[in-house]
Formats: sequence, structure tokens, C-alpha cells
Amino acid sequence: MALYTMAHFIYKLQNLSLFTSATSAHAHLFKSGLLASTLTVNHLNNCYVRLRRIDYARQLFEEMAEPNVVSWSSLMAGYIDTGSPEFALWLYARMRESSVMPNEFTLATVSNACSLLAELKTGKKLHAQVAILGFQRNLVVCSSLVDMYGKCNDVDGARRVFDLMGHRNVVTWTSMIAVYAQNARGHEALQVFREFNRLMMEPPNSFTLACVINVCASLGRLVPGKVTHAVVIRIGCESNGVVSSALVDMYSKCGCFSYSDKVFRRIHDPSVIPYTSMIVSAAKYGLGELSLKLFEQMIRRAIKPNDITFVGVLHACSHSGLVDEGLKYLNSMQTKHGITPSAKHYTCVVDMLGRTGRLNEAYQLAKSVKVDGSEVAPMWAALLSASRLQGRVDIAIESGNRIIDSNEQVACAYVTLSNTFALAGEWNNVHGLRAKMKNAGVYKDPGCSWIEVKDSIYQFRAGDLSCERGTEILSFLQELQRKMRERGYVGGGGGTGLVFVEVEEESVEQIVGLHSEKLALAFGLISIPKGITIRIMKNLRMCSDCHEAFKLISQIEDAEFLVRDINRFHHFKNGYCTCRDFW
DNA sequence: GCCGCCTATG
Repeated sequence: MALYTMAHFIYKLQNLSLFTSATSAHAHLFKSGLLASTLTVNHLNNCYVRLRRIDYARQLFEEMAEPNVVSWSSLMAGYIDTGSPEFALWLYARMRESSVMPNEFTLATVSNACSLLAELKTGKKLHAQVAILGFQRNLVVCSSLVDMYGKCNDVDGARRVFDLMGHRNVVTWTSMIAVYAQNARGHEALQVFREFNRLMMEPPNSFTLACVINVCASLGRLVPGKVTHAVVIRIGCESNGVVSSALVDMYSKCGCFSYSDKVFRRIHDPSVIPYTSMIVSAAKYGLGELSLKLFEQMIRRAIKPNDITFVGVLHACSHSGLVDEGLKYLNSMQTKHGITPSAKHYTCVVDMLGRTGRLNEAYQLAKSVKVDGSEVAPMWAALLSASRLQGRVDIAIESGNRIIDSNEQVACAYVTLSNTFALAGEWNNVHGLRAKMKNAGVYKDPGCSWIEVKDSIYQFRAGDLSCERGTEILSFLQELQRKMRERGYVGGGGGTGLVFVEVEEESVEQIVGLHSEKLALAFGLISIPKGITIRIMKNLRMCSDCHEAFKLISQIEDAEFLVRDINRFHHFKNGYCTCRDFW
């Protein structure tokens, strides 16, 4: 084949998007004897990888006489793309036995495989090889190592690589910010972002901003969130789907649902992700009907929901008392949308049934779910919590035991179970359980919560009013509770949730004629068990009490009240919130 | 010449 046609052929290979064209090119190469050319086969292999036909790529690779470093690396990348990073590691081990030396592409790819598998041991070995091979200051290799250490929860390891690098680019900085973000160290993530801005060698990109917005969301930091939104507008990446979804999520978690709505409406052609963000956000604000409306709208627009969309939908039903709709949606998941309900969906439904007192149904459903032990722990925790509210000691005991057996969220189970006994007056059981807990060395981390008002952050701990203006908050809460009682609120028996409400500045003054800061602070603390205690939670889940309280408050004036969820670190460190790290 | 790093919805 002449050089010109050869070049043309490769060009065509690079742009192939059909499997049949790839196989016919394959046949053509075979006939013309070009399968002996490593370069050409690499191109063809790449076609198969792009078409996600890893089986063909693999076979072609195995038939190669002399695979070079590119052949090895692209097949590894292909395995990663198709969700089998373990094969990439296996290939790398094979490659190390061959005479082909890895290059920077190989090392970055392998590091990526370690990240995905959270294989710290293998990652560290790789790091050593990187050093031996002289890539310890290579930009891309080090960026992937930073990411790898982060995904393996070795923040210090990531930082060491970051600090020792020669040049850093926006990707490196973003990786480092993401490491802190993913390991529940949001304040450090923001610090790194500030440092990046100070040096300002290049502007942040959509990756950086999406990451920073997420940090703001997880910290409940509205002001930095808005500032980042401003940067988004300045940079011009508003139309980026990930960024706009992150903004929707951030505003919702920072108590500004109306802003979430504004951002969402500006998205031209929202995909399943912004839709899901909105559905989840509306659900959190008790706007279940809006969630369902969005869901139906999405279906009409032929956007395919995913499993998380259904978590949002079921949450919406649960938090707005739409029990029968919820059951209907659960049943439609498989039949209408081809999504098999998983433990998290059953958790929502068990929670929903339990919340409205249909405890026996909830219990029957929970028993019928057959999945892994660790996955069902949250479901039994929901049932346990509902049993406590309804005073069903029998179901509480079984739920508690199932959780303790699963080894997940054990401390919470002990505490809730003990509270159930206490409510039923079974003090012997309470003491017995506390002793058992002590013996087992189970310790419940005290929760902590915070709220941002203007530029100050106020932090609260269970039973601790030593924060700034604590006395004022206490007296305001008492006043608020009195007003709520006057209007018929009878809850207050120890909610599992904490309602965060934000009000537009103007309406605050109207409502009770008090200063908005006070109101915002107080409204951060509306779960009022026995007198006034500041209750802390890990995961905003409006219990029926809170829901009632929320409805009542809404009736006080026509103001727009917004529920605020500031805490989403519960998936870190064995289910414990590590928010203490933030101060 | 062919291959690589960072972002999102519970």
C-alpha cells in the first residue's frame, strides 16, 4: 500500500464509529498483510476500544507479534473504560514481565486503575516505580498519583506528591482540591482553591469549579458558593451540565431552593443529572408534588431516569406523605423503566411506610429484601427509627439486632434502641444496652452542626449552648416553641431530623418582628426534644414531627420557608460525620 | 504517529 493511501487509511480508522466498518477494516488489513504493522494494529485496536468492543481489542492484541508500549497502554485504558480496571492491573503485571518499558501514559493509566479500585498497596508500588523510572516530577503522572492517593483516602500521600511536583497545572490543582473534598476536608479544599487563585497561573476550568461548588454545598457555605457561581459566569461555563447540576445542588443544600430553581430553568436541555438534582432538592424542601411533576416532565421529554432519580422520587413521596404514589413508583421501576429496585430504594419505602405508621407493612417489606448485609443496614435503621417513634419495641429490637449484626452504623443502632427502651420505660434494658455498648467499645461520636449567617459561621453541638449568642438563641427558641404550641403544635418528642429554614431577609422581619439573624439561627435548630436541646443529625430526614412543625411554621405567615440540609459527610469514615475537622 | 490526569445527581 502506498504511503498516501496508508495515511488515508489510518485517518479513516481514527474516525470509524461503526463496528462493521472496524471489522471490514480489520479484514482489509488482514488481506494486505498490514496486521504485522504495530502502528496500524494500534489504530485498529483503538477503534475497537472506542467502540467498547474490548473483546475484539484483546484478541487483536494477543495476536500481535510485537506489541509496543502504546498497544499495552491503550488496551489497559480500554479495560478501564469498560469498567474492568482489575484487568488493566493484570495486564500491567504482564507487561512488566515483558521487555516493553512503561511510559508516562502507561503509568498514568495504571494509576487510574488503582484509583478506581482504591488499591493503595498497588498504588504505592506504582509510585515507587514512577520514581525509579524518573517520572516523579511528570505533570500527568503526578496528577494521577495525587488522585490515586486521594481515592485511597491517603490525603497526606496525595499532598506529598503535590508538594514535590515541579510544575502544576489546573488539572493538578483540581485533583488536590478533589482529594480534600472527597475526604471530608472541605475547608482545606477551599484553602487550596484560594491558593490556586492567588497564584493564578491559569484560570480554573469547569472541573475545578464543579468541585469547589460541591465543597461549598457540603459545607453549607452559601457565600463562597455564590462567589464560585460568579466565577462560573465570568469563565462562561454556565452551560456545562455538571457545573449547573452542582449549582442546583449547592443552592439547595445551602437553603436557597429558589436559586436552584433559577439555575435549573436556565439549563437549555437538562439531562437526567440536573433533573435528578432538582427532584432530590424539591423533595428535601417538602415539595413532593413538585418533585413528581419534574419527574413526569422528564419522562415526557424522553429522558431516561436512573436509579438515583428514583431515590429522589421515593424520597419526595416519603417526605410529603404521598405513600400510595410512592408504592406505585416503586412497582413501576422494574416494569416501566427496567431498573431493579435496590436496597436504597427499599430504604426510602420502608422509611415512608414507617413514617406514616404503616409499620407492619414496612417490617414485612424489610424482611422480604434480599441483599448484602452492609447494604441493608440503612433500611433497618429507618425501620428502627420508625419503631421508636411508634413505640414498637418488638420491631425496634429486631431492627437493632440486624444492624448490629451487619457491623454498619452500630453506634446509632445502640443509641436509638436505647432511646426506644427509654420511651417505653424499660430502664433495665436501657442500662443493659448502655453497658453492652461500653463493653463492645462502641462510641457514638457527638454530632455537630453549623449555620452560616452573613459571613459568620455558628457551630452547635448536642446539649452545648456555648456558641456565640447561645443564650439569645435559647430564649428565642423558647419563644418560638411557645408560638408553635399556641398554634397547636404538639410534637417535640425528639425528632430524628433537624429542619433548617431560611427566609428572605424582608419577610423575616414581618414574621415575628425579630432580627433576621436571630431567626435564621433559631430556625437552624427546630427539633426540640424535652425542653430545649440542640439536636444534631447527620442526614436531613424530616421526621413526621419536623414535617408537622414545618407545615405549622409555614402557616404562620405566607413567607417562603426553606429547609436546609447542610450535612452530607455521613458516608465517610464508617458512617461517621467528620465535620469536626472543619474547624 | 498511536495511548494518559481532574468534575456531577442518593
